Amino acid sequence: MGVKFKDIVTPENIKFQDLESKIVALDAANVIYQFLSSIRQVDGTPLMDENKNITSHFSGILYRTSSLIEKGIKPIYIFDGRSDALKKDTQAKRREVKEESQKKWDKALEEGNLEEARKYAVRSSRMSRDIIEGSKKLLEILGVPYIQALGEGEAQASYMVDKGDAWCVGSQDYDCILFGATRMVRNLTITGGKANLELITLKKVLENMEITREQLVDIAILVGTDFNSGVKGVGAKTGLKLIKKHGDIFSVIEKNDYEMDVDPAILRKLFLEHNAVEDYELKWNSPDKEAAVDFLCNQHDFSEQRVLSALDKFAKLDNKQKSLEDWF
DNA sequence: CGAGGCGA
DNA sequence: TCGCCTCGG
Repeated sequence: MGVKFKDIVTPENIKFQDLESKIVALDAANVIYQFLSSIRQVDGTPLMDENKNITSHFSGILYRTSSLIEKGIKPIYIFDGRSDALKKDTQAKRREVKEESQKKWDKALEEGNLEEARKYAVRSSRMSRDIIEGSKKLLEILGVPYIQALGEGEAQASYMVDKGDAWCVGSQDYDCILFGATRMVRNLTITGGKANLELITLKKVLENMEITREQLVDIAILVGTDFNSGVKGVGAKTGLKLIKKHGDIFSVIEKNDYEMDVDPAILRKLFLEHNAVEDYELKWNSPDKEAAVDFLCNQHDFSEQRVLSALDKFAKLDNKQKSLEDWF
């Protein structure tokens, strides 16, 4: 879910053209979760092969990646590593919601209520180890680089953008800017040629609100993050007001006599001082056509015609790399 | 979600 | 050709 910053962050609308030849560091968990949630049949059943393995994420990764590359964008996927112990509560709550949703999905199916069924199916989406491993395998076949983060994928992606190795993080979660991503892009989807890309620039966000990054993190701590529950009744707007009035989280807590479930100093450190993998190589190879057909078609029942036409779109990246090599 | 088919 | 709808696995 991430921090609820929608009310205080004003995004800039951009076009896919603006991302041409740029490296976009995709938050793999965020992207894959979107696919698992939305690539479903009317009754909520995900796409599956004949052995009942879920394949929605394969469909999503194949078509999303090929479409981005066709647009001249260079995608990389960043996978989550070990999550901080502070995330346990959030994870437990999510697990509970998913189990509850699974029951409601089953019930709606029994009652023949398709709309209701799909709604709860979406909420029941779970990311298993198999789904992560399968996604990595597909990316390897497609020749698309991925990085295994030490901790939060968003932290790693943010580090890479900050360093200049990627132009922006691609994610729906505003957490990226807390982790220091200088740019993030939301709604990286292509529905019927129409896009609603939102560029969020950390510098502009801070300038608009006239605050520092530390203060932005402090607002998040008040609002609540994946690592703490925040203060009840304090949303982004109130949080901003409070931090601007009192300067920092410690003063806000003292002046208002708030109780925090996690020490703000620890939370600050989590967002401001995270460490990252540094020895990565970003290299895009041509997709392995034979392996792609074997994996997607033979093992997971994809249509060969569809897979091949998606793979054709990777030629764009190939040509660019070749022409660059020729140049030197 | 994204591709492909179909009707206007 | 475009927008809408259904299917994909």
